[in-house]
Amino acid sequence: MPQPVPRNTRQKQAIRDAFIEANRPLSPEEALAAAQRHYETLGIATVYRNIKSLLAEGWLDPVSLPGQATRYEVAGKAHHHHFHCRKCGRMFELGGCAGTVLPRPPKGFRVAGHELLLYGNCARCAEAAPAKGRSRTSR
Amino acid sequence: MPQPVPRNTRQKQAIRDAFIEANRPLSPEEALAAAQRHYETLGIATVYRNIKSLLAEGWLDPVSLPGQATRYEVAGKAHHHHFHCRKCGRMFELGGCAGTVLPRPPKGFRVAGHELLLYGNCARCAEAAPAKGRSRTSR
DNA sequence: GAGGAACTGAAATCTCGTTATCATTAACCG
DNA sequence: CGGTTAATGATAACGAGATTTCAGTTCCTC
Repeated sequence: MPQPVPRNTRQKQAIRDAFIEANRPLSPEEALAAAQRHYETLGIATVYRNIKSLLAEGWLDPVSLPGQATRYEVAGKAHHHHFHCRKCGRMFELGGCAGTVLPRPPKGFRVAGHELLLYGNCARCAEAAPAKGRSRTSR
Repeated sequence: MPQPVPRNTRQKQAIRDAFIEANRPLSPEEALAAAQRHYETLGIATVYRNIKSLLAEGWLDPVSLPGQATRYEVAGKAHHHHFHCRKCGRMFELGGCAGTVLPRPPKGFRVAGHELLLYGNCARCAEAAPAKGRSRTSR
């Protein structure tokens, strides 16, 4: 059975563009919203299908964070970490991993890698919220 | 409407004991298995209910890690991080956060905290697996 | 002990992210 | 262009974790 011949659809291109322009990890829902600015009638099923194939072809990498839907970002970037805004929920990319000294694990443990997540408020949300406390501003 | 008067049931005590003895974050399923060694007929619903109330009374803290069900650990410990074994799936506690230098976020971002997760193989699993490569030993 | 409310256990139900279905549309080859 | 067939979009279905339901049990006070 021959492999299906892949096609270049406007939808897939819109999804690629969404990720490129965002320059940060997007959830499927975020990707839908962003890609719909390129192709209005795009459906969520198509986003999931294309994310899947873009993962398979190594164009996207998964970025998972606790308690949230998995996000995806354009693959091939250098090792880096992320920032999660607890207000708007968006995830941002942080430059490098420079100088991160890791705690040492118990004896016999083999460390294969690590993930670091900073959280707080992004610039936009930090500005909106006065500062201090737990930011009870609007809720 | 008066608050319900809480009771000390064998089940709740079994669940507390499970967390104390484990000394590492447990998922509800893990907590069930561990607590059933104290009280055999314990059901999963009871575990969820008691985890919820132990969280409410501040006896447990949630520990979430990407792509996994939320775990819980006894509250009140000093700031620390965790190690996730990719083989047996268990989560371990790492001592301190000493010397962890964080990447600096973009301008205007307000950092409220961070989470660091090391992953690889725990001592038991590392021993079982020869070493090297992606440990394709038994699967 | 006895009464009554809180708690439990098993199963049904809910949630929500993701996948499958299927009729319709549109890429791409000639 | 025209045919074929992969891809799409709306929606139903799924799955795993978490919660609710409810009859039966057990903790606790008097």
